Amino acid sequence: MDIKKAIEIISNQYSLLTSECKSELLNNSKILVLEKGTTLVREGQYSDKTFFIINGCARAFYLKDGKDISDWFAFENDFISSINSFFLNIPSPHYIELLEDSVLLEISRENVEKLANTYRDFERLSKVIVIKTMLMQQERISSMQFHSAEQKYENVLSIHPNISQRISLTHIASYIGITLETLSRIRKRQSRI
Amino acid sequence: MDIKKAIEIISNQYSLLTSECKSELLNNSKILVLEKGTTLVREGQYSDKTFFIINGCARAFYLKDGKDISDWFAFENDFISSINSFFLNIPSPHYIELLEDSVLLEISRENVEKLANTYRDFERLSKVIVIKTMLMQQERISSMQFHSAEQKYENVLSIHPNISQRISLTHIASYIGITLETLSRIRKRQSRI
DNA sequence: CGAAAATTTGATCGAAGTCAATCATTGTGG
DNA sequence: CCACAATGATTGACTTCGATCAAATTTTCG
Repeated sequence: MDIKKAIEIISNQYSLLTSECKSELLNNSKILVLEKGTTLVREGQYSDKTFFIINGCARAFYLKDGKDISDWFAFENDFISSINSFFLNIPSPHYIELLEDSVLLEISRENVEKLANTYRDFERLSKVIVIKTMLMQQERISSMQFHSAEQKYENVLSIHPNISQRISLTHIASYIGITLETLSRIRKRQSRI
Repeated sequence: MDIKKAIEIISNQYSLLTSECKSELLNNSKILVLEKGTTLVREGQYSDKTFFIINGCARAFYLKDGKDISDWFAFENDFISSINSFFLNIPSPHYIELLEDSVLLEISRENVEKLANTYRDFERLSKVIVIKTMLMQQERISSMQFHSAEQKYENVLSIHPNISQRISLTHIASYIGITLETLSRIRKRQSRI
């Protein structure tokens, strides 16, 4: 199966692992083949899992005054989890759902900790993932400060060039903090040029 | 000096350190006593230092089209650094300056790495700091999505109740992504109630 | 005390939100 | 496999919040 390939990608893309560590990671993770629409995490639920996306995509979202607001998209070779629940062991404010049929690697916090305590390079890997996430959020914060709706849309496009082929405009709009209608008008304006 | 007390606070507030590790941290960090207005990091500069604030406060900001935009405030017992430069070893997009006369603990990346490689609990500490930062940014992102200027101001106040006693309204306004004038009007409205 | 910086106040304008209706696409069950 | 819901996207009319520009006032500090 491509689980080995997935672990190879994690090692290369985030932080190199020894082959012993790679095979231990293999033993401590679970492969999931799930349909589009599956809910991985529900609001209020304790979730001690993190998911690596081998194939497909997922989003995290939360409800604010009943409105669905997307907070995070994850595609092939990305990790996604309810970071609040995973790291603080509190009920998740987020839902996480699959936007396509997907193949995932699931790793529990318990196993992450076990591996991190045993293998220096796994400890390092888990740190690198957190650092990368932090830096992406940093980027996202400044791309939201003092930018017009159009600039924010172009910013997402520069990070995920073909996001609109995979994610509905509704979700993209809430992700960048504008209404669906405004996004639709921006796209119309752009296509005219 | 209160440097020992500072290290005690770090240990208690972030992640517990053994006494051996604490004294090694002491040997590998430097105390700085600096005046208000001092620039710790300049845009474009490589900065491989992180600063723990024993006393005083600092802010990180960047220039967007010549406008000064605050990105981060740090007070007593907070860390501050140019995270891009520190973690990616790239030129800093930020300036960091002191907003008050301050006492700081300065630690270099080199020493952080050395200590993290030697002491498990220091490795853990550095991970905890990054995780906390990531979670704070997460919080900040959602407090910026779909909130009115007034809600954003109240959000900052709920995290830093007396921020307006220490930080100028100009800086607070840019931090939450609104203009100084709007913030002034919000405060007037609130004081009437 | 006086200059510079910070804040307040006012008037005006525009970007984007809201509400509402229509159009397009997708997917499901008969 | 088609029909028709259900969901997603577009378009329009209107409104509002907050930006901008400009000036006055207050505070800070050498």
